[in-house]
Amino acid sequence: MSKLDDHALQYVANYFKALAEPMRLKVLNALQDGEKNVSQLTEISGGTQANVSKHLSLLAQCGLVKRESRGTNVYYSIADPSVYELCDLVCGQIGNRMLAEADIKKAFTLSR
Amino acid sequence: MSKLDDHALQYVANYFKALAEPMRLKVLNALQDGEKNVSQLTEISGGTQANVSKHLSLLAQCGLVKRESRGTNVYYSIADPSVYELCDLVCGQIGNRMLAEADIKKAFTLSR
DNA sequence: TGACTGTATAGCTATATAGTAATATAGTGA
DNA sequence: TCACTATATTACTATATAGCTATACAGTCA
Repeated sequence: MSKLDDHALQYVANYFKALAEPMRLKVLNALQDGEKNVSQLTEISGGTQANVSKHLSLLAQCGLVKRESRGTNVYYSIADPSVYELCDLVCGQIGNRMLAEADIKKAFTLSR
Repeated sequence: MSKLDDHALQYVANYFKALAEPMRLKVLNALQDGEKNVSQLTEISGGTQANVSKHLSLLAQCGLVKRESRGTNVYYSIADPSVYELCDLVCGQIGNRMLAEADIKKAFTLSR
């Protein structure tokens, strides 16, 4: 991550931006155990069809998911599984932070 | 990254959102080789002092950087180095994608 | 104390985008 | 062809936020 020019920074930022939305994370999460079509993802995510479709096209545009239409259905799947590494890393960091905060809270409670 | 509730998803999304901004990536990049104060980061990033300060406080709030004031200066440093793992992962994926696109482009060029 | 420096914040504008409802498009089968 | 289903898109509203300028605040030194 050294000497990145502005263009590259923008690119990386866009990638993170794609992951910076709960609904999209939910969709990616749902795709962990294999491809799903839009209707399935709509039901799983609890969103509207239009909204899910929009998020999917954004994810596809960012190269995070693959699109394959079969009949009237369109099946989406994870394009690069390493996206889950990212999420796991973040979840790990957040987990640690929450533990740390819990410790602080505990220490604070004990100290009075 | 399985069975994350909505609250956790929002948390993860917020984390990614902190990284979804070129200026913040630039700041994090600048902090790779050690702590820097606001003035230094302002100069390195090429932004205004107010803007850099705002980004820094957001990064601190997300737990990505640590804040330490010394005299009239405030020094920021990376709170969790694993953020660079994230960036490297993303850069790797983007690199691969760019290579793939280049290949496609080349194949396309050759085929006509 | 007052002048100065470094940092943070408030108020503002412009832009991006999440979500919705309505509509368009594409594929299938009668 | 028409009716039907699945998906995408359009037009819109509401919200969030990046960046700016001006200002406030805090620490240091005379």
